[in-house]
Amino acid sequence: MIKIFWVEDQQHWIDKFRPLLQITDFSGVSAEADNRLEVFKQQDAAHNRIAQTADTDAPHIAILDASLNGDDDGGFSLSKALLKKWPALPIVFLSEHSGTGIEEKAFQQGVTQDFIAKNQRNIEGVLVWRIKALLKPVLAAAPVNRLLTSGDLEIDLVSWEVRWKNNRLMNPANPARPLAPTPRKILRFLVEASPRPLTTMQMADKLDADLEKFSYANYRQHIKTVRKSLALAHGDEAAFMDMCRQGEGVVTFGAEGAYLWKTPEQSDG
Amino acid sequence: MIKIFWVEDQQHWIDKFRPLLQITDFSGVSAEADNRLEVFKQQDAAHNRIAQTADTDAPHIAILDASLNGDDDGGFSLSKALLKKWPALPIVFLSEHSGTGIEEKAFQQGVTQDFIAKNQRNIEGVLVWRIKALLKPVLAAAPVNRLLTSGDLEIDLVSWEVRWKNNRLMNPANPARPLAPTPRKILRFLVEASPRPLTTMQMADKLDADLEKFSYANYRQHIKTVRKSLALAHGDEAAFMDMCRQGEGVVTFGAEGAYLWKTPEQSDG
DNA sequence: AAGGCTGGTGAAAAATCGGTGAGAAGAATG
DNA sequence: CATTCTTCTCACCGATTTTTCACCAGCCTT
Repeated sequence: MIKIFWVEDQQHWIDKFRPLLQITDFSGVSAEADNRLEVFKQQDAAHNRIAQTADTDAPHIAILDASLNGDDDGGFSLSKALLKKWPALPIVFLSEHSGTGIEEKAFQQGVTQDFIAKNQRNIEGVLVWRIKALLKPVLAAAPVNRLLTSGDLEIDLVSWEVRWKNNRLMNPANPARPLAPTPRKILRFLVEASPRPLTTMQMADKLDADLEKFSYANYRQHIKTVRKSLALAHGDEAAFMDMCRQGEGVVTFGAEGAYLWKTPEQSDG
Repeated sequence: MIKIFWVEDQQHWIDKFRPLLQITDFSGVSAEADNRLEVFKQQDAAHNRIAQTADTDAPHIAILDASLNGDDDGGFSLSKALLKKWPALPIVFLSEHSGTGIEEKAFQQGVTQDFIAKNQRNIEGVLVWRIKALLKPVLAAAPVNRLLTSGDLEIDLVSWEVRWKNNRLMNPANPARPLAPTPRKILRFLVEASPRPLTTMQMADKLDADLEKFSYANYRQHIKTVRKSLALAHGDEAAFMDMCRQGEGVVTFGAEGAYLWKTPEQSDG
């Protein structure tokens, strides 16, 4: 069973593809499947759904119509919202026309993995093949791009779980609980941006936070949490802090309240 | 510069795409590039090339015609050989016909990332966009760090690390810490402006500093820090100072409190 | 020799950084 | 709906780092 997030404003396309998407077994195991389709005809509805869905209940793939109800940017804004929430989510654009500026823009901005023209020979077949191809790494036992790794650090981009030397990162305030969401995200963005440092402003942007609210003091606070959590997983707390001071791990950048992630040398144990 | 491995048995397609692939800058840095194209019209030649190429000299992307000289499986066997040698290599199939069994088979066997029909509107554009999209993660993984170099000096504009003869420039006041932000910026602007000297005013402007606050004394102080830092990395402190006096390195310009960066002769070691 | 420019020194001022604890906001539970 | 627990925000302190500034000495030109 595959969860499909589908946005399409024209009913006849929905009618045409729904049965196909519903029962095709994209995992290639059985002949038929019963996929969970979520179809949206309105941009707002789709946006709301993204905002309300839990991080862990990610769809497996999103299929977006490029232009929604006359808004040529409809698909773009949705795609960005989706990627912000689930960075590893595969996204396909469906459009009436290929080879146009929309296709170019979509690829340039990196908001889509594939761009499929609706009006082409054997569109049903093409759609299924390409979706299967995109789902393959997601469904595979050893997912390729759902894991972000940097030395001994592993971040699962789907479940947002973070491991350091195979220890799950815990909340320093309560070691029985996992690391809180914001520090977890901050760590992820730092790793992703590495070796580029991220200033308060840039981080606020990534976090989709209110720029008025997300202050430098704030950033620092979260950094502290991240460091403490890493230190706990590292074993020796003081040693980890020293490492940061030496320029490895979560490093103070020295200006504009920026921090940066520098992969520490591989573990010795 | 991108290395492209291209197999196409029909001359007219080669003629059509070669100039495009040759000069398109896929990395998105500059307007034009000079890519390294390797074109093969025969399967055997391509196979030989794969076998003989060093692992480290991997192409960045492969473009394969699906059917070669009547052999419908030609692209497949090549693709498998390529993936065996370089598992992460992005591969694009180019074909006369899309929506056929060949496309299905290519996706099913996972031998290609994309399948592009040659006969479509704006094929040049489509080809470029899609190749760019495929190259994006590859180029991101092996970052083409924007380096500002001048002789033995390297300034990494991304991570802001500065190296001099492969030694990281350190804060003279505390050799365990990196060079402080302002001296770092000053060094950068001097190198950028070289061989033009920068007066106090010009530097204040570049630093976006308060013109009331940034005085000549100030500038001099930072210059001193920069020199000391370079001297430390240089090894012999006195020797570096001498060099500056001789007119190489960070040179006193002689009027209006200006300094200038003059690339020292390449290191002797 | 006087005056401007340059480089050295040390200390004050400002900015940054990390720690702590209290309160606000939000989510989960009964 | 109230209660409890968790997460996030904020203000303040002290330590450290970075930047600014004042003062002195040598060198060169006038």
